[in-house]
Amino acid sequence: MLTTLGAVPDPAPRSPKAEQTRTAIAEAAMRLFRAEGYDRTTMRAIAREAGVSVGNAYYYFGSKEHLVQAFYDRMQVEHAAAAERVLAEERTFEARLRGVLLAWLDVARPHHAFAGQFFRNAADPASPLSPFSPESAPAREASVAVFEQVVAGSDLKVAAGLRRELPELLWLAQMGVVLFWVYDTSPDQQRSRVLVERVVPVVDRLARLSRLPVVRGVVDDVVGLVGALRAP
Amino acid sequence: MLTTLGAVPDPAPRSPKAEQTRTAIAEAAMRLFRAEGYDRTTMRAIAREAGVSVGNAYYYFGSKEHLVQAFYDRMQVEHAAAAERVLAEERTFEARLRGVLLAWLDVARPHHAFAGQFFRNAADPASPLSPFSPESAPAREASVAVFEQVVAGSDLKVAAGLRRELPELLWLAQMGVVLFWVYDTSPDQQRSRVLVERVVPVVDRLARLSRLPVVRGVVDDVVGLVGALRAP
DNA sequence: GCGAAGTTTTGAACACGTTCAAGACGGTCG
DNA sequence: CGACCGTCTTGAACGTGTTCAAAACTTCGC
Repeated sequence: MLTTLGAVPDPAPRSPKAEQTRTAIAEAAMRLFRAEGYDRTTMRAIAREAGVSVGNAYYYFGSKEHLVQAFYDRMQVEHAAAAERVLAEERTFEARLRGVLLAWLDVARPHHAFAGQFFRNAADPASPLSPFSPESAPAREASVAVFEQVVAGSDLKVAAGLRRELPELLWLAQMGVVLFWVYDTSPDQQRSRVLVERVVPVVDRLARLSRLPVVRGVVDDVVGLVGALRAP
Repeated sequence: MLTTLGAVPDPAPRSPKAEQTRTAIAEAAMRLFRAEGYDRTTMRAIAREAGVSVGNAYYYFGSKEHLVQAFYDRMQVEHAAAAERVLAEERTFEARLRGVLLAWLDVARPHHAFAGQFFRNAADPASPLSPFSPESAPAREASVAVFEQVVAGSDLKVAAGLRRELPELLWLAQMGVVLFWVYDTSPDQQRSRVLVERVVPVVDRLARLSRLPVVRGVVDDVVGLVGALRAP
């Protein structure tokens, strides 16, 4: 989810002066979130740090939650860049998938402490920060596109029906990794790395087995399921 | 998760009078949550409805979140009872699993509207309402026990390594269903029913395939993974 | 320059969850 | 009965996110 939360423009600033104020507020928020955590950072403190009034912060950002999206966007961009480096290097599906998932963990590591705090908001289906919300559709699609690259540039051959759904399924798997990571209290979230290291071979084997006649039935079930659940 | 959140005793009331006050507060909260939703129900309103002061509500319940646990407990008990009825009827693994999962949807249906609102809290790893928190360990174990029954009383034969982990894996699958349900906006959450109807056969087939030599490798991987992730 | 129509900025005010010092109650022992 | 002690209850007060009417500033046609 954290990968996928999109930019909501809020009132697009008209003058360059306004743009300056806007980024001043966003950056003050960043600094304080990083230093103090989400909950312990107050809107008043953000305004003070940015040298504006609290009302002004609300002029640019609809809520405290909205200030988090800048954070998300930065992470998303960083991850996309890191993923690109991985995909230029690796050719096997297994290595590409592992690399992309581990890259996310690398990008996210410095932010683990407060991630849980605003993850709470992302988990609210009604929140614009939810990975399934319309607001985050662009970022979500960008993220699915990365996994499309993971598959497209690889040596993997899978059943045709599965092939179409695979990028989205991998994105879902990544959401699973994120969920696990949020709950991961091991030092430096090493456990999440273990999770990736061990889940990736399983996914690889499952995908390759998908062309086996015995397994075919299950695969069709899964694909049908995903299809049935997508459309309204 | 909603199944699994356990009772935190708070200060156990000493006198019957106190017990009366405590339940008055809990029931007032129930009524208002049901009528107005979680967010729009204020602690002041709960206290007024219960005929006590706001400070008194905090004497019995550490926070607004804690008031939700009574809700969870009620659902957990209802679900356990419903599950028992199903398990008395059905013998095949598939039917037992389906019945238990659908029973949860039945129990939960009236509460869908506000479930999302407090699910936000449950998703916070630091919250006592999180399904992985120590506070909810008892309820979680009770819920895993239900799935142990699902397997134990059935016709299912699976690989030995998997057999041990299966109840917990099924519990995790149920958490997945809950997650889906929370996000489900279809009328009466019919989509969640479809999910269950279609996922259960897949799980059944996968479990039975687990003894096949080709699939065996994947199964061992999964089991090893779960084991590796459990201990600190 | 001048006034009008935006745009940006302000800070007091609101409602909420939560805390806490103080008091009321209820049983028990001398 | 009376003084005491732990349980229970109160409501004012605090700090928070958020709102809003008003003020300041900017831009532009005239």
